[in-house]
Amino acid sequence: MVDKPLKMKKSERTRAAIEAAARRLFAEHGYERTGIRDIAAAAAIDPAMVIRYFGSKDRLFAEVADFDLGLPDVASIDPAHVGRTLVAHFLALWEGDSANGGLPVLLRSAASNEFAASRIQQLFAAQVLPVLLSLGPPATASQRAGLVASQILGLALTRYVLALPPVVALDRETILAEVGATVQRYAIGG
Amino acid sequence: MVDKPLKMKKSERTRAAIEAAARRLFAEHGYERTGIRDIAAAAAIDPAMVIRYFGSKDRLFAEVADFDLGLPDVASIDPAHVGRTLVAHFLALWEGDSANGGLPVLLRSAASNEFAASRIQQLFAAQVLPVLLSLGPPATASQRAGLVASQILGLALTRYVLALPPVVALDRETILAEVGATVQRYAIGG
DNA sequence: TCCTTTTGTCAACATTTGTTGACTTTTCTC
DNA sequence: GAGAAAAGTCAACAAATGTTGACAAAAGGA
Repeated sequence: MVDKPLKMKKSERTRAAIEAAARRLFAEHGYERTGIRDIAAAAAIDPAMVIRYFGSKDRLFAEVADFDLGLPDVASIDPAHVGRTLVAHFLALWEGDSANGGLPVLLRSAASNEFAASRIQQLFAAQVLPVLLSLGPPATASQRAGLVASQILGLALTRYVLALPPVVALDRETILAEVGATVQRYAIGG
Repeated sequence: MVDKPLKMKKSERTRAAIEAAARRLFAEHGYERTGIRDIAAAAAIDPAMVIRYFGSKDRLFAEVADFDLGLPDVASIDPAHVGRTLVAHFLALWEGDSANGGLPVLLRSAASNEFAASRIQQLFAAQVLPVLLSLGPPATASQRAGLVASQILGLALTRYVLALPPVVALDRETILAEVGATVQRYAIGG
């Protein structure tokens, strides 16, 4: 046990299975409506294992909700297209089936889960706000970040959580153009 | 029992008390986190009465969620200020402590409650879309409604549900100007 | 006052929830 | 193969959930 085996240990495989199932179910039904037994069933394991591996439902949720927006570096963004760039990035974040699917998880539960809500707040404060700082008067950065958040999270809410038909029907290019223009205006400042 | 008494019957007063308590708690904690016993305690009555008066938790929620946006008539809106007008109306709808506080209730639960989600969809399809129909090409009305919904609901989500500090900090006039301009552009069509 | 209807109280139900501990099976090392 | 550690199984717990029915108090009409 001094050296880690090259092949993934069985325990890590089940741990990953639990995490994947949890991510999917939390993102689909939210925190309250997803039970330990549901997650266990989806991962084809015993409910007790979920607790054994993650301690509690809260800790499992926290683990799944802990991720990174992975925004491009401030310097590498063309200030003339921040809006479009940001929107494109978030679109990829929502539609990617990667392990980074934490954003759907968060937004689905944030309305009735304080932890998820404060996590979203942290994400925007720590990762979006810095990008906006250099794009306009620093004094208004917080206000600009708020407006950007209202539009980006609104798009995510209506398209991926509520799935309002008119918003779901929007094609990628329209979103990039229309919403991109809005975010651009918010980001630069009026 | 042929005629209704002029004064409110005692039963109607408790019924109203339950409804008020339910509205407040549903709006504050969402559907799943609000228990029948919580509502009963807030209304200072017995939990069984909640069921007696409303049949079930679902039906009570449906009752509380049944309301009207009360948008101004299409004809009475100045097309040059639709955006500002709409935003102002929704702001009032959110901040008003009136009996029409159904909108916070809906949005707080919509993420994990299918009924609430489809109710929101109905509201926009039946009340917002008609307003936009005459403001631009009818063929794009649905798309414009989707964009408007993404911004308005996004504002509501971040300001009243998630309470993101930068969005909460926005003063009324800034919101009317900035978000109003966005909604205006969406509503008219690009 | 008597009787009926309304309004409210109480205890209990079945189910589901997250979580735990005792136990067995598998896996790996010596 | 023996023994130890890890991984998995099973049954049960306490608490909370929505809901129900039997019963008591109050109100209103005759």
